[in-house]
Order: sequence, then C-alpha cells, then structure tokens
Amino acid sequence: MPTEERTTSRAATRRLRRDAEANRQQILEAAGRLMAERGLATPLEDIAAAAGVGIATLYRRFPSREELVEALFEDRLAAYLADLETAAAMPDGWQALTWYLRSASARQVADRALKELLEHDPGHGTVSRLLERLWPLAETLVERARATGRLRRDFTVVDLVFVQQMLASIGTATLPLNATAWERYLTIVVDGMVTSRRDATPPGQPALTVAQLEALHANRASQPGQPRYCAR
Amino acid sequence: MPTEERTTSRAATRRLRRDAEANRQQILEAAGRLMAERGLATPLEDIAAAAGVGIATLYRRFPSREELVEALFEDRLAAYLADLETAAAMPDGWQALTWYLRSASARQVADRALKELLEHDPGHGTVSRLLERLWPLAETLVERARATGRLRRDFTVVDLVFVQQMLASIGTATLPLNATAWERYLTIVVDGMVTSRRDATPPGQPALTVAQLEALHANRASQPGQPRYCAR
DNA sequence: GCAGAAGTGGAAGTTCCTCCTCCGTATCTG
DNA sequence: CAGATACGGAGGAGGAACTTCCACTTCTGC
Repeated sequence: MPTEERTTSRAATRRLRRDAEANRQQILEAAGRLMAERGLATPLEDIAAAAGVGIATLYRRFPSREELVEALFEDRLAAYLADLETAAAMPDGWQALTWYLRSASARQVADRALKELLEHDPGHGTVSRLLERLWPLAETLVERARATGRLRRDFTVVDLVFVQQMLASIGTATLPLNATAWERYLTIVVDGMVTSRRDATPPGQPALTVAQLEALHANRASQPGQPRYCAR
Repeated sequence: MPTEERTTSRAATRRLRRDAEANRQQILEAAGRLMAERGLATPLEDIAAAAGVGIATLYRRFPSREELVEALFEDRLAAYLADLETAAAMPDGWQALTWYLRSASARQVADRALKELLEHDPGHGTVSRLLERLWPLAETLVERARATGRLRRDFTVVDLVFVQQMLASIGTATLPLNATAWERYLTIVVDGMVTSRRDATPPGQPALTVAQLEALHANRASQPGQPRYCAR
C-alpha cells in the first residue's frame, strides 16, 4: 500500500478537488474566527458547523486538532514575529520596545487562541520552531531600550514577556466591554518601566530566568484543564 | 411533615452529632485547601475524598456547591475586607493604597478560589453582600492617595480593581515557579501609578465606570465555561 | 446498655460533553 | 459518463462530574 504523501497542505500532496479545497478554506476561516474568540479548545463540531461542513469533512482534512492549529497559526505567528522585526528596525530603542509591547498585547487581546499558544508553548512542532526565533529578537529589543537609558536597568526579557502577558490578561478580561480599554493599563505599565526617579521602588524580587520561564511553560502544558491542542 | 429548619450552619438548627460536626469541619478544611489551589470548580468528589468522608456526607452537609462556598468564604472575605479597613486606617494615603494593592493581590495569588469569587461576583448571596461593603472603602482609599498628590490624577477605583486583577493574574501564572515573583511586577505597576513627571504618558483610554465593571462581572457570570459555584 | 435517631459510604444511575468512525449518497473531473 | 473523490450526520465510545439511594454503622439520652 503506497501511503506516500502525508503533509496536510503542502504542494507535494496531490491537489484537492475544487470543492474540497473550498471547504478546506471555509474550515480554516471558521476555525480562525471561533478560536480567536473562544480559544484553542473550541469544539471541532462547532467549527465544522460554522464552516458549513459536516464534522467528517473537518476530520478528513485535519485528522487532529494539532494539524488544524498548525495550519491556522503558521501565518499568524509569522505576523507576530514580523511585528518584532518591525520594532527591531525602529531607530529609537525605547519607542521600539513600547511599540512592540502594544502590538503584541493587542494581537493577543484580539485572538485568544494566539494568547493561549504563546502561554502554553508545547515545545515541538512548527509553532514552537517559530517561537524560537522570538528570543534573540526580544533580547535585542530590551538591550536597545536599556541602552537609551530610559528603561529600568533591572528590566529583562523575561520581564517583557510577563508584562506583556499581564496586559493581554487584562485586555481579555475587559474585552467584552471595550476592545481598547486595556491600553489604559499599558500606559501605567510603560510608565512604570521607566528608569528610576526619586520615587522609584527597588524591585523586591530578583528577575526570573529564561530557563524558569520555559519550565513554567512546560509545566503548564502538562497540567490538566489547560487548553490542549496536541497530543501528550 | 415538619421540615422546619433549613439553614446550613446557623444556631437555630439543632446541633449536629459530634462525629457529624467533626466531619463538617474536615470537609470545610479540605474544600478550603483544594479550592485555594484548584479554584471554585474543584470536583466535589475530590473534596470529599480529601476530607476522608464519603460523597454523600458532603452532600448531606452542603446540598449545593454554593452553600459550601458561602460557608467557606464568609470569613475569608471578611479577612479581605479587614485588610481594606487596615489600609484605610493608615496615616499616609499613598502607603495605604500600595499596601492594600499588595495585600489584596497576595491573598488572591494564595487562593485561586478567592480570586475567582472576586472576579465573578454572582450578584447575590452572602458573598455579594460582603462585597458591597468594599466599594466605599476602596473609593476612599483612592481619594486619599490622590490627595497626597502622588497618585496620578486620572486614576480611579475601577483602575485599582483592574490593576489588582492584573497583578493577581501574573501572580497566579508565576506561582508554580516562585510564590512571590509577582511582586516584581507590583513594583513596576506601582511606579507607573505615580503622578506624571517628564515622561508620563497620557492615558489613551478613558476610565471605565463602576457600572461598566459590574456589567462585566454579570456578563462573565453568565458565560459558559466560567467557574460556576451557584445556580443560574 | 439499649433503642432509636442521626449519620455514613460508595455503588450505580444520570446528564452532559466532545471525540471520532462508518457508510450510503452526492459531486467532481477527465 | 465512469470512477475517483468527497460529503454528511447518525451514533458509539469514553470521560467527567453530579446526585440519589439504601443497607449498614455510630452516637446520644434515658
């Protein structure tokens, strides 16, 4: 039995019938929309219904939730990374950092699935591979901002990640009320990130390390009750 | 059939047999412990098991999750409010505000169920009645802090609630790593709350109103998937 | 100590979800 | 138009968690 090709959407596979390809797009569109609102764990049956296809069709095209998520987020994550590169190209290091903070948070507020993906990096797959490119860029961003003398000297990349997560959380929480209410807290947080002045409080806690952050992700991914989009 | 008394634990009801009362305490203790860690939705069977009693015993004592939660949180919420009163009694308005922010966040980081309760106020029951006493106190706290000239003039009670929620969220997220890691972000946020200086960013967004915050809670309480501890 | 009231455990039934497969039917494409 | 390809949706599997029931045990007051 020649089960040769396997990739879900790559050119190598024989082309889909025209109606099948249209359905595939419908499914991706519906999945993107529903997951942005309800997260990675959105029932597959709901996605199929929203796409106007039967559940079997969804399964035929995407045998597992993981394949659906990967197909869906390859370009969304790329857009997320592109923001980081845009920021890296900005002349003012401080402006670059705050611009990234805003855009990253905004993206996560607008897309709950993206937020979950970034918070529960499963450690393998296309998604994770994209994420690996994030670290050096973010590190540079923080260093440049520090070099301007405006960023608190004790601020690290890991702080950037958590501050960003804080904003995304409050953004998600206030979303039903007003899609941009969270920017009020962006203002406060950004001001708090500025180099100390007479009032500055010394941090009571040491910075966390990247390794600790990764341990946290790994730990989260293995918790029950967390949004699960892939095996294990 | 004389089904006269009904309240769960009040003095009016006939006293429980000694072993039954001991079991009741075991249940409360176990529920408090497990819910602090896993939230309001912790399976009742797990609580019964942790208490070393059968599931029927739990049901006999607390016919609904709501009654269990109310019995459990009456004093915890009182402690939470007591903090607010302690803060209100502090001479320095700024210190009062920041002390409250720290203690409130710390309590929520230490008790996930408390956090959920405060975020999804169901709008009725003993718990809600306690919460009503919170508003005027918090309002005073903010006003006094503003009067010191140190708090940004545009900062409102609702901001206090959300800032606090932000900190609790990041605290919960980093908890598995380090129970006090969140205090690092408390530092940043508190600095960001200080009255503008040369760098201060004007808030891009208008303050939310208390009514909007309440609408948000009501809306959340009716969402599927949210921790539900009472009917409706 | 004993009778009866009070309390107990946990098996079993129920409800609710979501996943995933199967197969008779429909639709494309060359 | 024939055969390959794709479709839909019913329905079984499986897992949580809730809730009830009842035969059995443990207290308490006399």
